[in-house]
Amino acid sequence: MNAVEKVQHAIKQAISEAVQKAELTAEPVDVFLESPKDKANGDYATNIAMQLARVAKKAPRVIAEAIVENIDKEAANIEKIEIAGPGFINITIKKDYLQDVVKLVLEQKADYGRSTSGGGERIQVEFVSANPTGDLHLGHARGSSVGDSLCNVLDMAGYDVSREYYINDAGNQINNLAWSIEARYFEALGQELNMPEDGYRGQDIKDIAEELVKEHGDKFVSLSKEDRFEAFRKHGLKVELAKLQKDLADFRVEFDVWFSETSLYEKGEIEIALDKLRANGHIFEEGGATWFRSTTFGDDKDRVLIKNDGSFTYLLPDIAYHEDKLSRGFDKLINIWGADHHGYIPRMKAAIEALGYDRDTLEVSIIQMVQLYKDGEKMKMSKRTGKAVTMRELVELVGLDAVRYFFAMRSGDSHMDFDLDLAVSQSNENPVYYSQYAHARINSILRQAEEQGFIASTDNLSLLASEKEIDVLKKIGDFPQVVADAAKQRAPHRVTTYIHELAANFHSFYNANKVLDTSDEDMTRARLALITAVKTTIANALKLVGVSAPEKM
RNA sequence: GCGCCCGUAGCUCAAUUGGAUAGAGUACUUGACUACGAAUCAAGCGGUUAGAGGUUCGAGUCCUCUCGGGCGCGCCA
Repeated sequence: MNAVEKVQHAIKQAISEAVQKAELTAEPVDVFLESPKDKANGDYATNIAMQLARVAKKAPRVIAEAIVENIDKEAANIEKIEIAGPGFINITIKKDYLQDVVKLVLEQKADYGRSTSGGGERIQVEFVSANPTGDLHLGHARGSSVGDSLCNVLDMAGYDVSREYYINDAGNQINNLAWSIEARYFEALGQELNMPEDGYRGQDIKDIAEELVKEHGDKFVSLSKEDRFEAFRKHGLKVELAKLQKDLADFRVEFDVWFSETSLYEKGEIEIALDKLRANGHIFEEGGATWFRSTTFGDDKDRVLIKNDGSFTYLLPDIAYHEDKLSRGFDKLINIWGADHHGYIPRMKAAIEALGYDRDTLEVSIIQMVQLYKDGEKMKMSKRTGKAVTMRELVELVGLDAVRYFFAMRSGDSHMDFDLDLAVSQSNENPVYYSQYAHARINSILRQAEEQGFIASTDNLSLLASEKEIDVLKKIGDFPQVVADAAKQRAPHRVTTYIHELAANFHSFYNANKVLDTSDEDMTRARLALITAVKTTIANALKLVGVSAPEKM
């Protein structure tokens, strides 16, 4: 437990005891503390009196008074306690505990913010999982950003998290990839282009084909159709996959597991999953096809697993994949999908249930669409390729930090307008610089402190008692709880909100107080400790959302 | 037609998951650099939370309906 948690725990304890002492209820009470938005309402507030109104059969304000009368102020470190509004109990606490926060940050450094809130729960997060048949685009950038930030947050909050990418390297789209390469290959050799109907027409396919010609000439022409197909399939997959991995690594996203769909076939897991569904009585045959009776579990129609031509639909390997995940012993599976797949949730949850697991083991987080704006206008899709802006192009245009920050700022479930001009602009209009600037500014002060021979010290932290300093201290102290909440709510965007608030508190403090003051060495050293703690906290928070913390800018 | 998501300040978005006077950024107005980085700060302006009902001590949040936008609804993936 860190300093802030100790204080909160003591308050909860004291309130809980006061409730018993006032004989308001015999039941143990779960006290919920909130931080009022308005500082005039104290450091903490609780609505316990309103919640007890029904059981205690008394007016909230009467209950509140009874609690206030019976509370042990000393034990809870309370400076002031008062009743407000319909029955809120507002608590102002003594601030001396906040000094410990600075010490803690300076000790924990990169680990400050870490907690055991998640209790080691094993969570697997599957995200991006784009087909290896082309470039990652705008939507994947958002999914990558939100997914990676969520994983970082989960990890720091004490969950045991595993990041996974599902590679759709089997099935039709890969056949199309092979045929598309073949078509471009013959084209590159000056022969007729024979592009399949739903082939991939991107530049990347052309590049692959031309590369093949350059390295191997017409060597593949003489191969049998089957051998050539297999060679192109393997090669295409290798190239596309390497590109995906590089793009994601460049986006500061690393996966623990790259899971191959093909491996499900090789290990016979498709049949195992199918047999399990059959054994559980959820399979039936009709019209020459094999069906999953997903309506049993709330889906709006039953789903075909094996078509009447004997081939699988995409759903069957997906079910097998989830059976594989579940067999690995995760407590929770989180899938991050694009909004265009939301209709797929009921059947996947049905499958989880049909396999004998709790349907809530699977959480699906939907990332809504992104609309690019430039010059105040919606950006049209490229006419030539019919595709959206790629992730790589976006990063080249806007810069990695700005892209990561912009996507991390927004809750994934809201439709998002991405203002290119704003993201590109290197001015105060661009929110990413605000917090980075705070970090760089602190670094600049620390550099000068060193030159002038000042050394940070935690010996006289009680000097940090001005309103601005208290605000900064409190905000620093909030960090572990913010991370824990963001993890619990699967809401990594809360971290960026927090970063902005902390930076704002720092900037405000900076403008009101001079840190380096030769006339007051003790104060200077205490403030250096304070801003060092701010710097560490900002850096840790930025890292969670994949944004760099520059020393200079 | 049915299902899911969304609708909050001129614009982009938050809102501790049902709590107090709905907050930030941006834009606009005013003020602060002979003090450590003005990519900053201080202050002001800006709202019938799309609309109408309902649930209760209390609703942006939950329920119903209407309007508007997005995405789905295949023996494609």
